[in-house]
Amino acid sequence: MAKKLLLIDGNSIVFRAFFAMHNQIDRFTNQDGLHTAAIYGFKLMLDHVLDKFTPDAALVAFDAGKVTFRTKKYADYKGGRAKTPSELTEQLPYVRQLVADCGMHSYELKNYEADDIIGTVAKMADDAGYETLVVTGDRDLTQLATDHTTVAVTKKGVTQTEHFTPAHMQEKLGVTPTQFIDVKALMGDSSDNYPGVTKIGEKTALKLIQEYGSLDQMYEQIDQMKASKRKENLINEEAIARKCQDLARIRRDAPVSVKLDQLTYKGPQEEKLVDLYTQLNFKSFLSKMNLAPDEADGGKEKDVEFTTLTAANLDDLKNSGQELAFYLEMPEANYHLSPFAGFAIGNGKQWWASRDAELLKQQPLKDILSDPKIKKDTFDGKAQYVGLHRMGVDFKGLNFDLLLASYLLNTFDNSNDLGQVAAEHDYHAVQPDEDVYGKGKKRELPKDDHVFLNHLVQKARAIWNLQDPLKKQLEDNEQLPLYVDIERPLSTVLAKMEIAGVRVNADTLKNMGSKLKERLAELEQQIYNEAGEEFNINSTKQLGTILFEKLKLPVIKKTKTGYSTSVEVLQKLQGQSPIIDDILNYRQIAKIQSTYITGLLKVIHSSDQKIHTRYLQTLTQTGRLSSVDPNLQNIPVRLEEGKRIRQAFVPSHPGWQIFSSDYSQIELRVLAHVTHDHNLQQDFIDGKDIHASTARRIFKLLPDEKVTPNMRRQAKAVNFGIVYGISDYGLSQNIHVTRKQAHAFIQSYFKEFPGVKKYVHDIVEVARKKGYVETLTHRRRYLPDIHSKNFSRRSFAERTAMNTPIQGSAADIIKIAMINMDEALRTHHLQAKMLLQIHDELIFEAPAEEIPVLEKLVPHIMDSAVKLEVPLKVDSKVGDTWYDLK
DNA sequence: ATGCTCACG
DNA sequence: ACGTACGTGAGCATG
Repeated sequence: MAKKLLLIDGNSIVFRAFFAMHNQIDRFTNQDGLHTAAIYGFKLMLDHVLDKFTPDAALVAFDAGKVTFRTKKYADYKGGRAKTPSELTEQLPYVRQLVADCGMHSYELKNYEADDIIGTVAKMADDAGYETLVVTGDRDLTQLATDHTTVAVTKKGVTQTEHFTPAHMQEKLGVTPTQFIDVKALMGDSSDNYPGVTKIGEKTALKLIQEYGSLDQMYEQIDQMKASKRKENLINEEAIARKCQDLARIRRDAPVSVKLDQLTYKGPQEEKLVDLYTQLNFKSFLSKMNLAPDEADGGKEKDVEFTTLTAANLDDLKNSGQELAFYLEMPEANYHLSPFAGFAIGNGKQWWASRDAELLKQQPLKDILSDPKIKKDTFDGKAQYVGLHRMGVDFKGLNFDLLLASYLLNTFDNSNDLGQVAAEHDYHAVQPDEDVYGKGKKRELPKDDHVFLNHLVQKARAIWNLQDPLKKQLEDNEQLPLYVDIERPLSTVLAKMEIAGVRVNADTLKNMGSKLKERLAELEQQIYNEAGEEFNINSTKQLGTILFEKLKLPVIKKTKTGYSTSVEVLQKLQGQSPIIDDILNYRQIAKIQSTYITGLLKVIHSSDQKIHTRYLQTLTQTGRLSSVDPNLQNIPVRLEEGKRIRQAFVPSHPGWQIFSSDYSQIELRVLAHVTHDHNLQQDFIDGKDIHASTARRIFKLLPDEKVTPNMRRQAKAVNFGIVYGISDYGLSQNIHVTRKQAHAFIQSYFKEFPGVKKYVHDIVEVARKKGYVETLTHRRRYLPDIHSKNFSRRSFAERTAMNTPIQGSAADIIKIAMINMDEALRTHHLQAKMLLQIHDELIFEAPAEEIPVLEKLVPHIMDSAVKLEVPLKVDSKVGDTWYDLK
């Protein structure tokens, strides 16, 4: 196999690391006030690339100084650059030290830049038959890509890179690596202070080089170019282009003195690294070294002491204390059905584990788990509750839930894998399941008892050890009440809803299915007739070919892989060919058939004729729930044909009914609350039709003028837009008006609702300053992209800053209502069961005689969940099936 | 695994 | 100029 060489553009990566972590600059200083963020980022990159690439040889190239052959030749080169901040320069010596301690060579060469060293060594490596990876933060280096040299350019942060091969460049830019030099010649590089030809940016430069093949060939044929301002510029500024070409070309023949065989990668020198990390105060890297599974040990977890439980020694647990970490392993994601693989339990001093989950049904284990006075610490308490319930054990005394706590601290830490979550908190003694069990087809629990049980004990220990630091962080964030009073009790409420399940009549679905099957067959034939051939209608690719090539219909929109055939596009084509209506119909019915008929039939449990969904409590970035296996939060309702699916959702006992209550306009009411906007609040206090009164205000209607349905529709879209974090473009797309008109609507809205305008401005400021936004209950969402240089990412973060407190606070409110509702059903001794939550709606089943009670109780619980500056409104419906609610 | 499409709030 | 409405999950085709 070819030898692998790693070449790192040292200065450019350090720069990237420094600026990538710039918003956290104060978090990274050592005892002496030395800034360390760039060193830290550099090391992150190093670990990442060493893990992925595993080189045989490595070299980190650095710039030697300010003076190079380029600056000598062209005085302005890199002129006007801001001075490198001292916070960065002070870190450079440590980076070099780090490189050395990691067992890698570094090199610099007087008069040359790091680029030229890399270009030259990469050429040597190509000639010697190496596979080379260049890592850089500078896109200019993509000109070095060859069949054996790949150039990885950092994209976001320092560990995410884009790999440029000649093929990738051809696909993305349409030029070869060598041609890219000429592209740079035309477009220039403002950061290096060479501007290129006037009025030519990347797009035009690419086009010209694609067309002519090279800079030289373009100038040879320039007379034939049709007259234009651009042609004039090209002719007048040929000297500039030639100069830029010279500057942009990385040298491949620099007088480097190193030989490839001197670059062998030796691997890290642990002792030296420990010293350096100590000096730099890199606790996480240190703890990784001390705790992490030893690579030399085949990646096995460190052994911990534990006792294997059997029926004979169960009594050991009798005096195990008032607080225990407990973890029941269910290897399949769907814990309603997963087998039980084993469990671990312990109190910080002693640990026990077993493969035999049957032991959980026996004393004293059963008593410990169902004793509310003995605190239990675990991971994903909801899953544990459901699993134990399946064994007839009532899980009580939930104290610390590692998964929930981690999610509240940072919504990105939502992995369902304990090892990964622990690693997010710098705890590395437990491996991710993937590393222990394998993945995909090869996934299998370890046959070796010790390996498996040791892993479970490590999980329980991680839970135990992370409790204090995580609770401390929750407290620091003012999130302890959110955890203790909302999310933790909610997990149990959700577990009970999942266990209750919802009865679905399979025969009803099957009957619908056979009717739909006939209609699909008819439509299919009709479409084949109209197309003149048979094809797979479900394939967007084949459908695109038929519509836009064979039938020559106009192309409305393209996706990155071909023609778009979305509803939006098809609707614009309606009337141009009868095939369009048939396709729309086909799509609608096919969706119902596959997702809702066959899809739901597959997940009805044969034991009780019910569907038991799972709510994901730690997934969404806003605090909403989501629902999987199946998703019961997107059962059709908007169109009659789909809505009929709801006829199959029925009560589980004769004489019972389905009952539902939903919040009316909860997000706009939350908006009125958080913005304190007087007009918006007044409209809600007066009980107005909010979209109509918004229309009245933004269209400046006189008291005797009527709101037309179209005005109301547009005002409704504006209201939605405000909640989503408005942009004129988005609004214009939604209501099919020009961007200008949309802009005018927004201006008019802000004038009428100045409180909202102020909020929109202020919340983005808050996000910029703190790095996160919060809901009513201090639920947090971090928005690192708020500082992004990329317009699109930054804009997205800004819209998110506006939307998250609204959507998230609405989620908070219904969660509080659910906890209170669960309690109220108990205290009122009702048989009614809460079954589903659909973001602003709660669905129950209940005996008919309890319906009058629910009609009072549920709205009361829901509208009094929190006290806002505007009233909350709740509407209720009841019926014999979910479809029949009235 | 990824993209497209479409179901919901 | 950039390129978007916010939050989700599932089925299907395709590489």
